[in-house]
Amino acid sequence: MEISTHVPDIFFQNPDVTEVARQLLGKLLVTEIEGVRTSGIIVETEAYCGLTDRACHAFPLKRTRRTEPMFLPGGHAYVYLCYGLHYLFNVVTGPENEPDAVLIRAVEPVDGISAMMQRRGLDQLSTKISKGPACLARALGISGIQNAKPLTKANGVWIEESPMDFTQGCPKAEWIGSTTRVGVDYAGPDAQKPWRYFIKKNKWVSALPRHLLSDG
DNA sequence: GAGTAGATCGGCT
DNA sequence: GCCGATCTACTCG
Repeated sequence: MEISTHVPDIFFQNPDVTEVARQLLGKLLVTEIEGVRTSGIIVETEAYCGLTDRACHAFPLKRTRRTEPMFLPGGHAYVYLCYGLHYLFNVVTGPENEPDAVLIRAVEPVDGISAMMQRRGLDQLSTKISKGPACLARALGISGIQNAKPLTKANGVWIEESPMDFTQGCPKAEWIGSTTRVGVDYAGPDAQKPWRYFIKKNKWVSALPRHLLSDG
């Protein structure tokens, strides 16, 4: 069953990172760690482009030990430690040597919810389980181990086609909202790029500006 | 409910 | 040395 739904590398190697960020909405992010499958529907993403975008760690085509995974071909993982304690999970996109990535910011839990709650220290299910990039990484058991690895079942992290009823494999354009990214003020004018995408009216989406909450 | 401080460490200047 | 693509606990109301 997983075989036919596994998203192919060609999808991730699209040179337009914002398109991949939109098309990832609705797809399933899956991990299998120590035999336990956990997964969630991607409901919020952010695009980062290493060529044109100051908010990207790899701008401008900056190769360091940390950014090196982003130069891999699309379909690899880029996981890094933030504030010394949070792991953030990104999907590398674009062809090799084009350092683009999509940060996964929130998922709607699907499989292995009890394991995810345990990892998050929750005794009852709430959106806290996977709202926010550090939260979902912890819930899914993602850490530095998966950094720079291809997104395959063998590596314990991969992405499956949408389990939702989307005709194009991703939500219709009118279901997708966009706004500015979180925590990128240092990027000057690029901080204004509306490169955060989310599924409207989905309660698992993290910190939205107030004016977008009530609107459909 | 809203605002603020503290945690904690690798990467970079 | 400084600061970050963050989260939580704690305060005050």
